[in-house]
Amino acid sequence: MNDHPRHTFFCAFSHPQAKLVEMANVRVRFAPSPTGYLHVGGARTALYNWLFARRHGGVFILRIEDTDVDRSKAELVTAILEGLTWLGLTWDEGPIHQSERLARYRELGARLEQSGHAYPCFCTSDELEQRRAAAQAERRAWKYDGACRNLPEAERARLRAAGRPAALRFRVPETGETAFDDEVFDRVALRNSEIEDYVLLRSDGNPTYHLSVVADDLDLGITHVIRGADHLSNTPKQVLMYRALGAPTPAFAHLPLILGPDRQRLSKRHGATAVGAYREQGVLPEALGNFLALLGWTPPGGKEILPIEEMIQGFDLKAVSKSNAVFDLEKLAWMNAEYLRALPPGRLLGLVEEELRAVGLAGQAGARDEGETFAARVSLLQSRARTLKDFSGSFRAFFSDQFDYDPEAKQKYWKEPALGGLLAELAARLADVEPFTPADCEKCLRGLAEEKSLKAGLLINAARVALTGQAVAPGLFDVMAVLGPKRVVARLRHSASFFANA
RNA sequence: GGCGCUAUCGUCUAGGGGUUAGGACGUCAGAUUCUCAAUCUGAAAACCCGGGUUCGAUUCCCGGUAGCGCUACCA
Repeated sequence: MNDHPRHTFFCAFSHPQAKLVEMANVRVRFAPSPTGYLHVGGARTALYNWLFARRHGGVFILRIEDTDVDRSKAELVTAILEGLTWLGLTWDEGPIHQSERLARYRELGARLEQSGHAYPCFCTSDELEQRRAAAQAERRAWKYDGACRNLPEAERARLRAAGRPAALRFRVPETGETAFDDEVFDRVALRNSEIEDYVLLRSDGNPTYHLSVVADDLDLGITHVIRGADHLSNTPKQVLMYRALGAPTPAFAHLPLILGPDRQRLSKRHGATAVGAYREQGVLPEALGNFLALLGWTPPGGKEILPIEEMIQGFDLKAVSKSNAVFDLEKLAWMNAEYLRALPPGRLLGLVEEELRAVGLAGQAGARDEGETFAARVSLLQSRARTLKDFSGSFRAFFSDQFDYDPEAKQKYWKEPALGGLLAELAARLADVEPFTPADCEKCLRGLAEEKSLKAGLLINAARVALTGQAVAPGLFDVMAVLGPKRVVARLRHSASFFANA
């Protein structure tokens, strides 16, 4: 891993030609830490990295940031990989685990120490905590006080000999400022006096994020660091390290954060944040991806529903917004419905089958066993589905004979006691309809309504509840045709019994 | 607290020194109809506040305010 090929990094903006060349060698990475599931914010970061790589014919690398051994979990790595794969964000290299690169981080730490850019700090966590608390009590801003910054070599040797563990800290210049040009936020500058001597290597020898991220981005030849804006304030620390290492800095692009409806950072409190949760709720990967892409990026032309190819074509970091965005579930739902409606029949059939199987409806009467009408039923429902879940939920009566009547639907359309007899009569007449087409069913029902001088709607609505359990469904006669005479007659007869006792 | 970043309809955003401030989701009304979805038509809905610069600021500058982020031997 240490001898991974270095990739020349061009000083991008100095020369127009240089920029072109550089773009041909784009290398980006998505670097989640396995301390949680794949968050939609992380997914968007991954998506932008992926789009950027594809747009410029570059390489998309996956890296697992598991240097926090206490909080990292192996099963979460699997979940993250699955989430990315589901979204179609496949990686060209990796996954690389930071936990396997410890030697390299220590080597870089030693180099920094040798060159005087870092020094050992013998302060214990407890000591630091005390001093921090004291400073806070006096309402003093706390920053590492540099207690070990200028320890004489003899003192360091003595402490080491005494077996005192030491962390390695970066020696931040006391004056001047550190600035960098961000692709999204433009120029960001920070006075060095605001930056503390941060830890590079913990006293147990494990690297912190700052060291491992710089080491890896350097070794992997990353040209563009595209990550969440929560890293914006820490970027100067890393820029300082690149310089201390005598290495060129990559380009940075920080992405605004995704917030919940209350404008707080999106978290479990707001409901589902994991990509997997949306999958389970019946959201299509392309819909979630499209929705996420639009959260902070405006494609040229402003078209909202756009296939992945068009996203790749038009992706531009310069068109990424600087301000945080609220995750709007309503819009996601709309977009999902939009994608569901546009799904080629074959693909939808497969997904519906999968959904029915997941809830144990697959073998039931009305499901795939009646192949000829399965496709017809799904297509009748297609324009009305918001998620895949609808097929096993509100559309259940189309795939199973075991379904409940929605209480509100009954209340609304089964008010008339006389309806019991009418539904039974309708069942009897429908039993003779041949062929059982929507037009013939309609003629039959309307004929009955006319004879009894009733409004057809009364009968239609009552029958809808009887056949589907719902007040809301596709056109009744289409439903009849798709359900078939046997089922229609049986359901109407069954419903009539509800009125008998009333 | 310190530091950084951000600020256009409820939400995602376009725009930009002179515009009827545009689009999308959502909302409301209407058309259609057996309910719904879809579709079509229409409506309500925004430039955070205060100073400057300017003939003219929503746009540029400064300040304020608010929100978010960072401020760990987390990432």
